[in-house]
Amino acid sequence: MNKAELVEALTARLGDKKAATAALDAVLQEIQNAVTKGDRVAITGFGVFEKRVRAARTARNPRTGEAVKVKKTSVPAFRPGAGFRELVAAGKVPKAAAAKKTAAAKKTAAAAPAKTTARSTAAKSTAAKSTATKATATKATATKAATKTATKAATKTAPARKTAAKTTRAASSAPAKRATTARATTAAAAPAKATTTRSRAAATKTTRAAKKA
Amino acid sequence: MNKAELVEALTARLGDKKAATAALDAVLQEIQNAVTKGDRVAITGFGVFEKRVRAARTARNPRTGEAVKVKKTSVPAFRPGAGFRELVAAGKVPKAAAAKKTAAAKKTAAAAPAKTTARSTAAKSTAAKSTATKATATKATATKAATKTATKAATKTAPARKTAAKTTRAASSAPAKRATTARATTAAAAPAKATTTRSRAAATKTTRAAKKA
DNA sequence: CAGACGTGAACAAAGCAGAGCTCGTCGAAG
DNA sequence: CTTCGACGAGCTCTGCTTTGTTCACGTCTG
Repeated sequence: MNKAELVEALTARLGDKKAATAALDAVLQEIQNAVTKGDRVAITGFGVFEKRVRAARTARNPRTGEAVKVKKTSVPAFRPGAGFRELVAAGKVPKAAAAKKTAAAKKTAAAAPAKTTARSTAAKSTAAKSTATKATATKATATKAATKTATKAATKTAPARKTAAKTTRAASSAPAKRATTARATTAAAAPAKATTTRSRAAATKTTRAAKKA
Repeated sequence: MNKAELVEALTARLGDKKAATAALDAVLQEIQNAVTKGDRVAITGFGVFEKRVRAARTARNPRTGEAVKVKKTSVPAFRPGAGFRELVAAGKVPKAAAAKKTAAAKKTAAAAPAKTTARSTAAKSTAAKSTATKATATKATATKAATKTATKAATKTAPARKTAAKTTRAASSAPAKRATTARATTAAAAPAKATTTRSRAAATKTTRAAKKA
């Protein structure tokens, strides 16, 4: 399906061809602008368009095999939302969807046994405020911000895995639901390994933090 | 920027809020439908939405470390077009773009020295018709379809690299432009290696072919 | 108020980069 | 409306980079 066909399809929904063209164009333009400015365009159920920064690296010319230096750059990226994903995974449109009758049809997937009950436990009880992990409480909603910060800072409560090799890991807690354990909040995990594997986590984190500001 | 904000921005362009909402919704719906059906939605300058088939594989539960089997699935994917990419790389909107004044500003990049002249040469001279590579001349525009088919079938003319290890590669042809060489049209390349590395090329090809049919 | 999204970690797979050459698609003119 | 001109895009190679996956929980969107 090319642009022309898409416009045609839109015309069927909107009624007017010119309007359809304009609409499509407008949408695309807006998304491009936003992403270019570094904004994240999040459309629930569809997906998220975002600017992704790619660090400088040494790629390789597949033809000659020689290494080439690729300097830092930014590229637009799209991450499909849950709805879109499972729609495509299903392979076929639910039933309608082509029609403007809405319906949507909510089928989701498996039912949740009985997890919700034992919601947040360890987190709350353990720490209360602590000194914030570093860049967390930035804009702090003031209200109940404390709670969340606590959760994140609670880290050291349950070591679980983290730096520990594959051995300790399994033992620390049963697969399915590892007891209380609050997942390691990076900050604590960082100091150890680092360079060895491939510091991806660090980079990612930085980006995220920046965006929040 | 969330959906609401996007609609707001669109309203500025289209004038009517309801229309904006409808338009956005229509566009998203259409794209989802098309992709779900397996169609590729190509919008020049913006990008391409497509359904990507992911083969079954063994992933790993990052929490417990245990390996989990992920069965074959399809996910929606988006590949930004050249225009969008360089726009984002530049980091800032060209000048206008927010305005509906169009303008667009065509700057492109380097000027074309003198390529257009020597367009199709090798292709034409080499083969004339041949028996079509298999699924190429399907809908055949009848007119000059022969030319294209020929090119693809011309494969074996210049073996070049292919199965050859990294050694031969470099020698086969000078870095920049490896003589006439028509890139191996897979069909010929397939028989050799296969399983060793990771038959990605094959898979890709298959997909492509299927789509064309 | 229901539910999608963000976050994180480890390992394996998917993707990406550069460059030539052709085709498809867009814009313009007759 | 039809045809031509121009340009964006696909294909393909190898090896390194980036993404996906699980799972739980808070937050915010719709």
